[in-house]
Amino acid sequence: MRTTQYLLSTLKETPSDAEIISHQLMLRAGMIRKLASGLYTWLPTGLRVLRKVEKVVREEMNRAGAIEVSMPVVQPADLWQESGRWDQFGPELLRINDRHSRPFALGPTHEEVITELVRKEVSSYKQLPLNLYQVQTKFRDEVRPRFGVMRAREFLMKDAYSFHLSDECLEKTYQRMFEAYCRIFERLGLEFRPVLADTGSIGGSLSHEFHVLAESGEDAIAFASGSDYAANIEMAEAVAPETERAAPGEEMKLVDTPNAKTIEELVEQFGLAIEKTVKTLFVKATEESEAPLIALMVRGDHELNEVKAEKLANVAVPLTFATEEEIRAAVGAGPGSLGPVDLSLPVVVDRAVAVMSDFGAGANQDDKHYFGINWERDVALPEVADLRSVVEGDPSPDGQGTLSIKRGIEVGHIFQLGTKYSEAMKAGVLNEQGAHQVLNMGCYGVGVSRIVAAAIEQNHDDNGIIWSDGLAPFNVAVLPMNMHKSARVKEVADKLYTGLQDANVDVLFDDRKERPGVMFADMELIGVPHCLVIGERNLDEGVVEYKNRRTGEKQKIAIDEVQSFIQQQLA
RNA sequence: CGGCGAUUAGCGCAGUUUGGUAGCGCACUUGGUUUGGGUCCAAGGGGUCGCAGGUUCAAAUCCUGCAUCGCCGACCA
Repeated sequence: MRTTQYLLSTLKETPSDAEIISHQLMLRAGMIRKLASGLYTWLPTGLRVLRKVEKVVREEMNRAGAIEVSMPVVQPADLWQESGRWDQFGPELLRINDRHSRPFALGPTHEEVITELVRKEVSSYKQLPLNLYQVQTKFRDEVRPRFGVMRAREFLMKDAYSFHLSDECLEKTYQRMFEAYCRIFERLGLEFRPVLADTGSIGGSLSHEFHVLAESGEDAIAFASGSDYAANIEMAEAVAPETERAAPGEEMKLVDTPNAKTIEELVEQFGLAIEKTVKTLFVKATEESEAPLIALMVRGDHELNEVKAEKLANVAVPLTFATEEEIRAAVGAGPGSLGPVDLSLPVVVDRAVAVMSDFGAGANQDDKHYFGINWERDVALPEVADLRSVVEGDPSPDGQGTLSIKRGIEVGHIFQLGTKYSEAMKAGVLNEQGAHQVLNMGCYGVGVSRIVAAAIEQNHDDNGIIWSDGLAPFNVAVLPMNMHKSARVKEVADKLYTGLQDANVDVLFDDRKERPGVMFADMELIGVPHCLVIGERNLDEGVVEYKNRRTGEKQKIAIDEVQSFIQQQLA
């Protein structure tokens, strides 16, 4: 490619609404432009990178035995009604009507469509197992799109779906996809970790996420110090404390606390240790349960884990916090004075709360707290569950050391779905005995466009992006110094350019009449890994200068050897 | 959905307090100059000041409404 025939579109200044480095660099390097909130146009440079990610993903999917298909973005509502997700999915599912007023949705994922396909096309166990994938645009109407293509509304995803007769067969494919995912992220040169994950709105039993480690990541991941255990913080179990509950040491007393609405204020004003306080949160109960609200209690310095809370019996899904009015109606006191004593609503307490003694909590009367509360003596110990998020230093659930917490960007997610969709949508085959059998499913996603941003988060410097050879929009830049004044420079540059092109190297020939500094700056910004500088000053020696983007190392290469040198670098 | 902020040339911004008919830097065009790390000089082109309404002799500026974009929050009682 010649720069003069290309759309480089680099920017000197950073657009003001880009917050994280990958978003800034993608705009500055001329990779993307925003069309509207969460919607991006991919410019030539960005698209080249996106295609390279796709290429690696396709190669590894094919290697793992998956077969490529392509399904529509626009999906009929009745399929979603059949699976039950038309009502479950909420406003993230963008719904549209066609000219006949028939309802459709823009696909946020394709379980329904693939299940519809397979139930029609597959009727015998002999056709199984089957693993189908596509690379397709998805649409999710995010509450708050941000960070450029990292959390966009329209994005590119590789999604695969596998179909099996038995659990063993599903597990085998799951394992194979797990390995394929590791290979993908390794080939892309990303520092990543597979972690145990929640299955969320997709559903199913076992699930792993693949995270690229980065400070800007939106997810928190817990790692064990003594093993390779890693889990999304949504899932990481907070193990029960080993310590027994201490015997009561204080009398329970009612205290006026007019200016202490929060745990922080309580601790500050009354000299209470934060580990001796309990937070009470009210969430809505399911419609079947007798009480309208359920009280959840965690220690003052802990945080409620919403994913864990949502899994409790009788808690309404999705988890909904009670409003102040609802709390007043049910308890008779407002937020800031709530606790377990004299409470007539169902209560679930965290494991850490269950071993507390002599603790403080709201009295369920406005502006009053009880101090010195003890379980059993003052109030019966209610149901105990794992309710809180783990914190740095907690013991690892597998018993191997303690947990540390890092941030990650979710770039892949694999699930063992089981029969959630196949049962709802009646997808089955005849087995060897001639009996009808519901299919076992797995699904496997890779955020293709998000990988582009994640790779930049991990690989950049002050001058711009640093691509690995597998991802770079161009692998080599040919930079002639003042070509318009030197026929010799032009001749050598042309020769190197066509030679590399003929060898199928992605090469960018900067044939603009620009000053050297402009060329260097642009090539470093867009992250071309290998630069060849052709200038008068070196031609007398019959050499050109090579510069490596990542290491910054420069060396002189004889003109005749440039091609083999480059091919060696790219090998 | 709630709070805060922004919206003036392709990009980054000033001008709004105190109303008088729009400016700076980058980018772009032309000419010259320079040439191994974002040259310098000169001359140009480009704006319904987010939209709609109102006040006024006069509105980017004041008032009302709306839209879009962004940040924070939407458990921490």
